[in-house]
Amino acid sequence: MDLSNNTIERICKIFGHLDALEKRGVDFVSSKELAGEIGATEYTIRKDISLLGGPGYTRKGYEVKSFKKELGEKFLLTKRRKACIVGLGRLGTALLDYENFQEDGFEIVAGFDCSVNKIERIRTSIDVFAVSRLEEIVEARDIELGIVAVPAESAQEVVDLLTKAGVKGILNFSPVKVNIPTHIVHLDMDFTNALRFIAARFIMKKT
Amino acid sequence: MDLSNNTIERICKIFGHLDALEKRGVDFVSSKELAGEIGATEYTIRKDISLLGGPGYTRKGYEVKSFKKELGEKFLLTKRRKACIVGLGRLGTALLDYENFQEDGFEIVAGFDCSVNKIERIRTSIDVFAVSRLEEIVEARDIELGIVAVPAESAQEVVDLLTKAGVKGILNFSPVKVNIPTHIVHLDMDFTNALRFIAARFIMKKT
DNA sequence: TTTTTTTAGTGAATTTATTCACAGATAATA
DNA sequence: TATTATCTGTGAATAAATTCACTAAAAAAA
Ligand SMILES: NC(=O)c1ccc[n+]([C@@H]2O[C@H](COP(=O)([O-])OP(=O)(O)OC[C@H]3O[C@@H](n4cnc5c(N)ncnc54)[C@H](O)[C@@H]3O)[C@@H](O)[C@H]2O)c1
Ligand SMILES: NC(=O)c1ccc[n+]([C@@H]2O[C@H](COP(=O)([O-])OP(=O)(O)OC[C@H]3O[C@@H](n4cnc5c(N)ncnc54)[C@H](O)[C@@H]3O)[C@@H](O)[C@H]2O)c1
Repeated sequence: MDLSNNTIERICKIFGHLDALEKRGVDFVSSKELAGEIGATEYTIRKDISLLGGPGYTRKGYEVKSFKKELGEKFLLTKRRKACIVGLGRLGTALLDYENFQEDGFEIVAGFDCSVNKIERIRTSIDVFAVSRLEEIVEARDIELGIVAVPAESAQEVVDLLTKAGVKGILNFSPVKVNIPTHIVHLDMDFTNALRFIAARFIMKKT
Repeated sequence: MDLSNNTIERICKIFGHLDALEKRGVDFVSSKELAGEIGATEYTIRKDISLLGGPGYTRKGYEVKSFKKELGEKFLLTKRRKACIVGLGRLGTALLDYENFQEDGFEIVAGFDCSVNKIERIRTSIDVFAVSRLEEIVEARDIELGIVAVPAESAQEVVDLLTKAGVKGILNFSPVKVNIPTHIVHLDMDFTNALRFIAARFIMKKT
């Protein structure tokens, strides 16, 4: 299948919202409600969903449980995925113990840092290693995702390591553009850019 | 002016890249190079820039220094903006001491938490307060941006407080959809969703 | 000096994304 | 039971975003 990034992003949000609804014991949800929740129109949502063929029911909407299951299967979002965090500084250690990842199907199974001191001092239930063992551990533990939380100047180096180790996706928190081979899916989370975006919209706002 | 979100986002990235180039002492940059750096085509970049009327020079490109200055002025990105962080847990404290914000023109001038214990224990150069003083401090210090790093269940409450206090923008790190009045610019940073997006693209990728 | 190459700027063409409009279905209501 | 209101699904229309194609300018090379 061949969905646009916009559609994939919305689908992910829908999945998250279905999860919340399921936990709240809600049985059905309409495209209108989903739209409000994820910031889109009901038309767009229905188009998105129609691409996946999910069945909706007249005057009821979509059945939360089965729809979530369907999305989970189609996108393999129910498959538990293993991830590692590289760089166990302030941000990295916060991420290491972020329980939501676990709940949402992402298992942080290893942390890496170049500082042996740091590794010894960290108190966490997750295994932490010297970054020199990254390749070995990523392979041994079938890690698919790498989360980069090292300083900007080390980011490329770490990305290269992760690439070599064979991860399939990278989430980059360092505020630099890193070179990542196209066969690896990646996303940058740049907080400064987020603040700039907000500030720029103070002035230039389109609705 | 009335720019699309896509354009604004690219402009912010361009601004960031110009900043990096300036620090590296580079004088000119072409649309092609910018395009490669921020993940767009040279055509799109030129269209974006043409909307702002920035002058480019034949066979040289854009003059880094003056172009950055121009963008900074047009979008008020050079204006230093004051921000506060609400919720000084693992993520909040990491953000509190993130020096890049400072460098990039965002000044974290206050932190808030509901736990008095926590406030007393925190070691940072930034002033921290009980959340009950939020409104007072936001007004007194002219804080324009609120960064939300409290647990999901407190997010709406904190957003309401920030709204009441009169911030102009909110960056939300809690993984829930909060209700924010339309006159406030806001952006959600949902890490789980980011990982889901990456995972979904393992399967459904469009280029 | 002349030619070639590189680059911006921009209207037109194309592609992509969103929204509309309405048929079909069914639950709720009268 | 008949009617009304609500919801999906989808082709058509519209809108938006991107890409193309070409002009003009000027630096570099010949
Ligand atoms: N702190 C924040 O709130 C924050 C916010 C946004 C972005 N970031 C970005 O996230 C990254 C980490 O920020 P931080 O504040 O946690 O930094 P930090 O300095 O606290 O931690 C960085 C860690 O990376 C380790 N490291 C350095 N080079 C390494 C390498 N080659 N291999 C493995 N480990 C290595 C260091 O030993 C250190 O433990 C930075 O790129 C920063 O710009 C941080
Ligand atoms: N830890 C992470 O790496 C991470 C990653 C992504 C998202 N998040 C999100 O960021 C938020 C914070 O995460 P965390 O791990 O730092 O949590 P945390 O529990 O470590 O910290 C939350 C802090 O918020 C404070 N707080 C609670 N209610 C408050 C209120 N009404 N007003 C002011 N302060 C209040 C608490 O006292 C605590 O200090 C959560 O919503 C979490 O889902 C965290």
